[in-house]
Amino acid sequence: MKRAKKKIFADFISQRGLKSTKQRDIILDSFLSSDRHLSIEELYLKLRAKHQNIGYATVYRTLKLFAEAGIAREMQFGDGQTRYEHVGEGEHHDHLVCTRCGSIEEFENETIERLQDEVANSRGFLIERHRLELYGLCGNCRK
Amino acid sequence: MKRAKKKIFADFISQRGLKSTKQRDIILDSFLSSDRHLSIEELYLKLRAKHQNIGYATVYRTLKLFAEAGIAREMQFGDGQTRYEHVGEGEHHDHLVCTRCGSIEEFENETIERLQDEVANSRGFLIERHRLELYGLCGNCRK
DNA sequence: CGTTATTATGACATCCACTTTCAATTGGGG
DNA sequence: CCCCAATTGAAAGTGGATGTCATAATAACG
Repeated sequence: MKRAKKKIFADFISQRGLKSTKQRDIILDSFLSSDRHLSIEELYLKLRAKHQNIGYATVYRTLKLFAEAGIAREMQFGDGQTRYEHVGEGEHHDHLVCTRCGSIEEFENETIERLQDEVANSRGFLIERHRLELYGLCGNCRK
Repeated sequence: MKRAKKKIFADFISQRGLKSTKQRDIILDSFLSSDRHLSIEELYLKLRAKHQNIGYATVYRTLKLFAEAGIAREMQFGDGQTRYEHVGEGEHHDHLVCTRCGSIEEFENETIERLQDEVANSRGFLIERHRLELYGLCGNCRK
């Protein structure tokens, strides 16, 4: 899985005539072994702990590259920060966002997806993508 | 409808010991007679056309007040601007956002809402609110 | 292996959409 | 009317994202 994504990114890099660098390797490693839904800042700080020589701008640009390469996706959860989540093959999921502790869980529901298509069709609307987020209290925070 | 919301806002104002001002009346009028989903900037520019003496900060603060009073709701559609939509009594709806022309349509679907509750329940999650947005091409832009 | 043409990096500057500050103004209870 | 708290608008401040640019590093080529 991590290996597959590294391969995808390596191919992307060479196809575009870009260069493979220490920083990109380090950032990719860190991203892949991280909790999902990291913000630029969070990943930057995490990296900073081990590698004092990586700049914020590089993390920012590299995450954009991951998104272009198709191994990450930009997300907004309304906390003012852009977050990047891992993307699997054609996989899609929605989110449960805890308004107290900020944790983010994922879920999938075929039926909801199908109903969305029905709504769109009945309006002559063509869906490219969607977002569904449920905000509230997670199991832990309810106790 | 407009009358009802003016009443709600007037009550809110007096309950909180705030003051009724020319600016607030003008902004509320303009907001209520506007297309839904306006950004601060859009409303500000619209107002500016008739009233040179209304500042951006006042529009900003007044829209926040509308949200607190329960007659408006802040929304983010990923275009970098916060938008305010009208809120009816306990009403809820989701959105179809056109990625070409930016138009925003609304829809409601009881079944989807119910399925969301089921998903949340099965995880021990307590939903406070949710957002569901379908992005794609509207009927007009598909032609 | 050196050379060289690019691409990448990182510190810093800039942008942008708010958000706050503050002195001047205004509403409205007494 | 008066006075004080609330309001306003211009301007300054914020925070995250994005752009700039001189320096460093990569990789293709002799």
